[in-house]
Order: sequence, then C-alpha cells, then structure tokens
Amino acid sequence: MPTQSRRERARAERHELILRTARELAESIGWGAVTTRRLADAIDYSQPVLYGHFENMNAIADAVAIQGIEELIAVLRVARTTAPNPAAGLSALAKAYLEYASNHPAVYEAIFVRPTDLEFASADSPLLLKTAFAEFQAAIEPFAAGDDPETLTEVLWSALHGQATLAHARRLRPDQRDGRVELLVARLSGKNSPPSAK
Amino acid sequence: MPTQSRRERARAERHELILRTARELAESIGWGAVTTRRLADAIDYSQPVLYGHFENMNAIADAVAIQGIEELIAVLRVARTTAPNPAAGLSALAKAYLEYASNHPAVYEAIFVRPTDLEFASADSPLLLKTAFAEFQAAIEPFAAGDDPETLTEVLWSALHGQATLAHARRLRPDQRDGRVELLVARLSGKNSPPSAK
DNA sequence: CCAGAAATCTAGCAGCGCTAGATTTCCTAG
DNA sequence: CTAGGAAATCTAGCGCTGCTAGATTTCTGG
Repeated sequence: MPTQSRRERARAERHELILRTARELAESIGWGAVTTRRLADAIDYSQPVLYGHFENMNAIADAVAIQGIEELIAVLRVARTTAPNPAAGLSALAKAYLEYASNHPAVYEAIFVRPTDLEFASADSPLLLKTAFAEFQAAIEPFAAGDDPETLTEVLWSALHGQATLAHARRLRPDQRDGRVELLVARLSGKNSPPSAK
Repeated sequence: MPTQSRRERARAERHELILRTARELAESIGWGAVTTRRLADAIDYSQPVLYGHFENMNAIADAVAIQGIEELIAVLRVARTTAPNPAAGLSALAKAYLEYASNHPAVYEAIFVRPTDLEFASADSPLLLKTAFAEFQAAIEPFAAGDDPETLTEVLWSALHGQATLAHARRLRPDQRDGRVELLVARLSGKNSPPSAK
C-alpha cells in the first residue's frame, strides 16, 4: 500500500465523516442550524476543510440527499416486492414511504423539500429520482385501468409527498397517519369505500 | 380629523406598503432573497422602520401568508359553490387550488411551506386554516361514503399540496397538471377508470 | 536530514437579522 | 412665532452566516 493510498483512504474516511455528521446534525437541530462552523467544529476541523471535500454547504446537503434516496429506494423495493399481491404491495410501499419520511425528516427534507440544484446538477441524481419513481410506478401500475400509468404515478407520489410534508409541519392529525394512507391507497387503487358502514 | 388620525393613517398605509412590497419581492426573487435591507430599500426607509411594524422578518412573511390564505379561501369558495353539482364542485375546487399555488408561488410558500410559527402564534391564523380546511371538506364530503370525512379531507388536501409543491419544484411533468388533478379527483371521488379504454 | 509539496488553519470579507443610541422631524404650549 | 419635548427615523454596530486568500504547519520523497 503506497503512501498515496493511505492518504486517499484517510480522505475518503473524512468525506464520510462529514456526511455522517451533517446528517446527524440536521436530524437533531435541523438543516437551518447546520452551519459550516458547527459542522467543522463537530468533525474537529476548520471550515475550509469542508470546501476541500464539497463545493459548498448546499453540496453537502445534496450528498446526504443522494445517500438518502438510495436508502429510500431500497426500502420501497423491499416493501413492494415482499408483499403477497399488488394491493398489499402498493399499501406496503406507501406506508414504507411515509415511515421513512417520518423517521428521517431531515434526510427527507434534503431529498424532496430543500430548494435543490440537484435536479439537473449531479449526473447520477436524476437517475436515482427516476429509479425511485419507477418503484412507485411498479406499485400502482396494476391499478391504472384505462388511465395513463405515469400520470397515476405522479398522483400517487404527490399525494404521499403531501402527507409527508404536512404531517411533518404538524398540520395533519398525528394519530390518523395510517388512516390517511390506507384511505388514499384504497381510493387510488379503485377498491373504494367498504360496502356500507363500519 | 385630528393630527393623531393622520399619523395613524400614514402608518397604516406604510404597513400595507411593506406587505405589498414584501409580497412582490418574494414573487420576483424568492423569499430567500427578501432581506430586511432589500425590503427597507424598496420602501425607501431604513431597516429599523420595519421593526416598528412587525416583530421580525418572519412576521412579515406570516402577514403575507394570512393575506394569502384569505384570498385562497375566497377562491376555493367561489370555485366550489359556482359549480352545478358536487362532482363539478370538487373538481373546480381542486383546480382552483393548484392554479392559485401556481400563480402565486411565493404566497403559497408563505402559507404552507415556509417553516412557520403561524400554527399557534397569531390568534386568527388557526381559524383561517380551519376555514380553508372546511372548504376542502365541504367539497369532498359528498363522496365520503363509509369513510371518515375528516380523514378524507386530509387526504385530498395533502394530495393537492403535494402536487402544488412538486410541480413548483419542477419534479412533475408541467403539461400534465390538469391530467393529474382530474385523475386524482376521479379516483378520490370513487368515479373510477372509464369503463374501458381512452 | 532537509527541501518542497500537501494539508490545514488563521483571519477576514460581505451580507444577514436585529437593535441601541444619536439625530432629525413634528406637534404643542406659551 | 417660537421653544421644548415627544415621536419618528436613521446611523452605526453586534454576532452570526457562507466562503476564501494567504500564512503556517505537517508530511513525504530524494
């Protein structure tokens, strides 16, 4: 192992340390309070070190977002493919999505809420977004009936995104999280209101 | 008219000037760029004058949000009550909501996106939120069937909110805005996929 | 062991929200 | 009509932000 390699390894480790710390900080104090000074302090280096790894503060949040969307894709895929049938798959995927958003609000914010240049910036991020989108589409497509599957997918994703963000902003009744997603899935998949009461 | 009154009138005018200017600035350059210095410059006063009218910058955005939600409520009510039947009313309300969000993105952001203390802060703002919520509920309630109307309302509102925010972030196909809302409304109201194709 | 390269830090800039204290403007009483 | 005091307004500045140039330290290869 040449010296060069050890340096590179140390550098890569610190790169991960920055990301991990940024993520932890964001989850505990919110992105708005994750400043270069605080982050540098937390990793025990001076601010300029951060700029040796990332172009700016925004790029750090973007990198956390990319890690997050990879996790999210995996979670969605497991939820969907583990289910015994399409209806259960759709329901599991929807619940898994909201659960991820609820358990990792700062990461979710980094991915989908924060004003991001991530759209067309990094070369691989649009691909990841497309992959995530494909998970939604695979889950809802069996219920497309005569409608355009892509449009239906956008409707599903938007509906879940809305529930995630409004729930996080405490604008929806917390105890009804499951009720909302179940009702949404039921109506979107066409299996509508139960025969009569209950 | 005693002197006191003229002063008060001038003060009220400037109050409105601040709000109007803040709103215009936000719509043209985004809330992130609406700073106390820029806003003060735009109204041709120094920064401290702003603090004679509002507690802080956030309170200005909150005030814009309150103006906005009043507008939005009126828009929703007209859309809903003008329609000839419940189905048309729901559709009109949904489209009006998305249109308002699209036409006044900064105001929409002030109301529903910006991290706000508006929840329990101002005395009248929760009432306004409840009133807006009631509009949604009135529109969707006829289609509740056996389901809880409040939950269904939360589902509707969340779904529209998601479409509004993701569309603004350019993460949904712009040309499919109407298609999405129509599909959403159709599925939520139980009038599902057309008999066969097309 | 030592020169040069690489890594890291110190110190600083401009802009942010916000405010204390100086200054100006205005109203009123004599 | 003017003097004085209250009200309105501004200047200047604090501590924070993201970010960077240049000094300094650390490490590496000859």
